[in-house]
This record gives sequence, C-alpha cells and structure tokens, in this order.
Amino acid sequence: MEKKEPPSQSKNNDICDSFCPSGAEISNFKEKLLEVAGLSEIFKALGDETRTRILYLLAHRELCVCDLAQILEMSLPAVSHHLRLLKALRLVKYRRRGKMVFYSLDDEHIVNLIREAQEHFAEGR
Amino acid sequence: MEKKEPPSQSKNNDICDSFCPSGAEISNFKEKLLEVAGLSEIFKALGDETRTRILYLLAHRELCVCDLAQILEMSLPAVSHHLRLLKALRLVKYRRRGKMVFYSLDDEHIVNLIREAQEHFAEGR
DNA sequence: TAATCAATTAAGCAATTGTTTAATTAAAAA
DNA sequence: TTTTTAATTAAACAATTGCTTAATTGATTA
Repeated sequence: MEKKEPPSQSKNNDICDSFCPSGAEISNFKEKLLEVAGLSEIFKALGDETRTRILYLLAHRELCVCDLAQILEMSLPAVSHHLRLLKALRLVKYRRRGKMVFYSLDDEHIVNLIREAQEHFAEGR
Repeated sequence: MEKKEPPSQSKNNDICDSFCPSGAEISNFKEKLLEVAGLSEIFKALGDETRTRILYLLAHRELCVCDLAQILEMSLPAVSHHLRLLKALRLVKYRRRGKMVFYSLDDEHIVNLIREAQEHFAEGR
C-alpha cells in the first residue's frame, strides 16, 4: 500500500515535540526494527482464514487441490490461487500424480506458529 | 456427459468427482477446521508490517503514540489507527498520563509468535 | 477562561485482496 | 488422434485495507 509522499517535507509535521525516549534511543529502536523486516509476509499468508485452513489441513496429510476444494467448499480456482501464494512463500510443496497435483507442507515450522496462536486463543477467551 | 446439475446450488460444480479421502474423512477434516476458526484474526493483525513493528517495539518498552510515530516515521493518525485495531484484539493496553497515552503489550504471548516467525525466517533464507 | 498539545475520530481515496467466470494447460483415457 | 478431467491462469469485479487531511476530544497550562 505504498503511498508516495506528496509534500516534500518530513512526514512528521504534526508530531509532538516532547518525546520520551532520548534521541539515541530513537535510533536504537529504529535499528531494532530491522530485526522484524519482512516478517509480516509470513503472517500475511496466515492472515487469511482460507490459507490458515489449508495449512492446517496439509499439516495432517497430503491433499490434492480438489480434495481441498471439497473440504473447504470453495471453487477450484480459488483454492489454486491460495496455493500459488503459499507455494511462492515456500510454505507448501507439490507433486504431480497423473492429472492431480498433491500439496503438502514444505515448512513444518508453520505448524508451530499455528499452535502458538491456538494457545493464545485458548487462553484469551 | 450427464451430471447436468442445476447451476444454482452448490459452489462445487467444477469439482472433480474422484477424490482421495473417503467421505468419512472429508467430514473429519471439516470438523478439524473448527479448531482453527477465527485464528487468522491474530495473524491478520501481524500481517501488516507496521503493526508487527509496533508490537515488536512495545515488547521492549512502553511507548506513547508520538514516540511510535517518530520511530516509525509515520503520521500520528496512522499509528493511532493501528493501535485501535491492536487494542480491539486485546494485544495492547494503554494508560493515560496527562496529554499522552502510553501503550504496552497486553499479551506477552504475541512475542512468542514473532520469535517463532523470526526463527523460521532465519532458517529459510 | 482561552490557548495549546497529544490523541482520536471521521471522511475520502488509492491500492490491495479474494473471489468469480472463462480460457488455457497438462495428463490420461477412449 | 479426440475427448475428458484436474489444475492453472487471466480478466474483471466487489470488498477491504491503510493512508491522508480535517475536525474533534481530552488534558494541561497560561
């Protein structure tokens, strides 16, 4: 959603002048942010209900696209579309078997993320 | 050639008729999906770069909105907008201190999620 | 009281996202 | 070969998202 900055000035025209962290700390914090750069890409993949479901299903067993479509009660292209994204992020892998294409998890790590979120959910509510 | 299903109903008109899991398994899978219902909401919060950054910053220390705006180099309303969402998900809490409002993590669990994703990132690439 | 500052909210908008239908590709069967 | 089936891709569309500016609220200070 990158927006170009129309006013040439700093974006922080309306920022308060008294701030809490010292100037040194400000730049420390900015440096820290490098540690999470690009991280939200993974979360974005899981930020869609359908994709979380797909990954959760594949965590249990390898499935072909039409299996997924039936279980999720979605159209084939819609499922394929999501798989493409997950494939691009190397979260799933596939193997062709005749006409069908079977998908499975390429990254078991992702299951931990889901589990962690489940725990949070179980506690919170 | 037959199979002339009335197009009005089920979305799965184009779904293959041979599927791998047995019918029983299909419904088992559907049941399993209940376990991750609503889970993507948390991931959606983290699926935005800015919000991941905010949470990561607050994991280190309590900060007021204008601190965040300066560190993130964003406008105050933009930051406030994200905080509102995080507040609604009970991921952050706030306390008023004069004119300023200080935000901090309400759910330390979320840091584990970020750390887990960092590990994945560190490995994968 | 009025003035000022931090933060929130509202309204408008461009960019992105997820889905649909239709067309295309890939592999197997007739 | 042609036909059929599974999957992918393309184009179009509605819905959502994140940002901007402007107006408003809340709290302190002059």
